[in-house]
Amino acid sequence: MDEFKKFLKSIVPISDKEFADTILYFTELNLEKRDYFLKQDIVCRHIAFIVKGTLRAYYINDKAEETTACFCTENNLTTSYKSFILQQPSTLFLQAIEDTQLLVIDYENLQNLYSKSTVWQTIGRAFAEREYIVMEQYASVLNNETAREKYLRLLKEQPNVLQKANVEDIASYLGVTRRTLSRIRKEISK
Amino acid sequence: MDEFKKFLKSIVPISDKEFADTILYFTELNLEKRDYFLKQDIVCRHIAFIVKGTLRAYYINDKAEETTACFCTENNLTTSYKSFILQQPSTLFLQAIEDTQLLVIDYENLQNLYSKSTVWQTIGRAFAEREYIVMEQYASVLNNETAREKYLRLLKEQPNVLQKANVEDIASYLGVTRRTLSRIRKEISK
DNA sequence: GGCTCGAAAGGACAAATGTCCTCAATGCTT
DNA sequence: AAGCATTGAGGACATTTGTCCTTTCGAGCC
Repeated sequence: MDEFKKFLKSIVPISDKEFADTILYFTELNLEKRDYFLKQDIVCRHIAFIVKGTLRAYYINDKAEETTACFCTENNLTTSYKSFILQQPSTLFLQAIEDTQLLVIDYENLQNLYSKSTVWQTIGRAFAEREYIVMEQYASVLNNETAREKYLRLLKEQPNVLQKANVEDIASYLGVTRRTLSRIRKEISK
Repeated sequence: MDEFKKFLKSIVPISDKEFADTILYFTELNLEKRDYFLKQDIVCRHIAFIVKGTLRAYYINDKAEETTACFCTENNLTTSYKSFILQQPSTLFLQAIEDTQLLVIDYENLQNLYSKSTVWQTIGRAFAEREYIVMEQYASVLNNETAREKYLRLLKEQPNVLQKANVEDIASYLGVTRRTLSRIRKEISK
């Protein structure tokens, strides 16, 4: 809970009072390994703060290939933001790759908060802008980094993910086949 | 001007009166071919609506390689949104690839509009959310489409760009070398 | 212990892409 | 018009990555 407060404050200045008012709108949710927080074609009705655990966000494209978009780790938010904003069916799957504990708010409650005050409008915009920046960063990585560089970044920034996720998932995150991941690992171990 | 009104209305419901109030904050700017609207390391202080013309948004990464992020075409906005939001130096270049006419608003004026009313807060959030979705779409394309598919999409959605941009720029947009673009074109022409 | 199963590593060859280069076409300058 | 620079197409070969397959290792089970 403390971590969540810290996280919110990092997005936008918020008083303890405002945080206390906010937290009332959130509920706890526990997922077991392999449980889904969201599936493709379902409208995403929630945004969640990850208290503990890891989720994998992935697409399945029209050639039935799986692409891992990201691994969502502790003390971050997870949602299919696009599906949530538009209240349209999600293209993303969000699956726990280990037992996971979440703090969840649903669409109606967030809209309520937005309509309550200018402060909440500001938080909403700051949040959208923040999500934009995360996504731009992601696109920049996709554009500029090789699979090898992405692997090294993962090793540096989310080393636990390399333990928790399987080879298939990591390879699809890097945008290469398992065979190439195997070659990358061999190269790096030298 | 009419096109700009149509564009704004497509983002968020806005009355003619509100539009009239808004447009006062915008100024006209003309660029010649090869002029820069923004350069790397400069803080982006403007958002612009493209009345006429085309801009190329590109990065130069630490290996001195150029990557074209997108081609910004008529009746769309252009900015380095990240740099604009954070008021930090831009990683993007925005260069006109033909003579271009813009409607520009600067950071202070937009903040003024935001602080004026809840309506403007809502517009600000809606705009950030919209930018997010565009960026997510872009990331999804990067993840799921081959260079050949991206070329076909460009051909379908922005065919003029293929006339206006040179081979180098298009190849860097597709994420391949000129040689591969040449092969793609040959393949498609059959 | 021996067995089976699933996951990861890696061998062999094919396909795709990059590098380096040449050539042809076009437009600009003098 | 001739000369020059810029741009795009594509040949030849090297490198990278993918496909398909076999092998190895370890966990769980009888």
